[in-house]
Amino acid sequence: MTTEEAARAGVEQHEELELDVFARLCPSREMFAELADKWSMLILMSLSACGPQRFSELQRAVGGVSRKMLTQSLRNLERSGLVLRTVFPETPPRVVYDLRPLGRELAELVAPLGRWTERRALQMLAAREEFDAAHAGGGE
Amino acid sequence: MTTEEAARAGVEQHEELELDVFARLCPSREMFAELADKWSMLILMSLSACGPQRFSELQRAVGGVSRKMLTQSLRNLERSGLVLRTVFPETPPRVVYDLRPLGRELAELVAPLGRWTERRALQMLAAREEFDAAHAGGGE
DNA sequence: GCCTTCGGTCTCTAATGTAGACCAGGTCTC
DNA sequence: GAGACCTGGTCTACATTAGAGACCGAAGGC
Repeated sequence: MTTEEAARAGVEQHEELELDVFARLCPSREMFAELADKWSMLILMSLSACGPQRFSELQRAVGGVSRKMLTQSLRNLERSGLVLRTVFPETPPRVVYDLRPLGRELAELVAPLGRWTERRALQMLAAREEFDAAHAGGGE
Repeated sequence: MTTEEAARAGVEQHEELELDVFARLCPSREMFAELADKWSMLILMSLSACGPQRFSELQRAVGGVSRKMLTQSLRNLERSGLVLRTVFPETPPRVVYDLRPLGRELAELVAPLGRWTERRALQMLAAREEFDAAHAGGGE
């Protein structure tokens, strides 16, 4: 086996291991950067929790999201195969978004994150106040 | 403030601290917005995977992070009680960051997200190319 | 006619992220 | 002993991006 062949075999064997979210130029990092975003995550959580929803329903569900960011995040999720966009040619137009299998998979990992944050929010808030107080007292 | 938001805020005040990441005004949403960020998540993942690390080690581990963002994210994590910052008064200075119990808890939820992204990155990339091709063809 | 609905897009401005210089202050080299 | 490191930041410009709100087209109601 030549060095070349060995290298190729190695690449095939460790194909998954080559992807590294910590590496700046890795495709998986690019994907991670898009998914590790509050709007994308909240959208996935909403679709996971409430099922298929229209654009305006999502906007209501995800409090504070602008139409622009909602559109942008949904496009990204759709483009990456996580979300399915269905247009009904009616007037006024009706567009329904739903999770695809890949998106459902991710949503099941993201949902616990939201629940954890709700559970621990007060604790973190308390820690902040303590930190700020200690810092203000120590700084003066 | 819309009527809807006011109603939601009211509910939050009267019901035993109903925290909701979907509500724009909720403290848990504020926390979520800070944690649902690529740098914060990568930092947590690195500390979880490699143990306590110095500032410069973290900067090397989390590829592409600027000193500014690393400092900012670490400060937030520290302030919220997720990360412990220890300064050793040597020269050159040595500062070590480590997970606190709360941060370790969160890191265990975040790590699977990174692994999932690495596992599915190629699939998502393929979906993108398909989407882009279909869109270019359909758009013309 | 004029207004409303829906799912966007466009524009303008405010905020945020990035790159890179700078800093203290002690050690190491020459 | 002058200079060139080293660390863990901060500060300053610049580029990118998020947010607010106007606009849009086609159908339907008043």
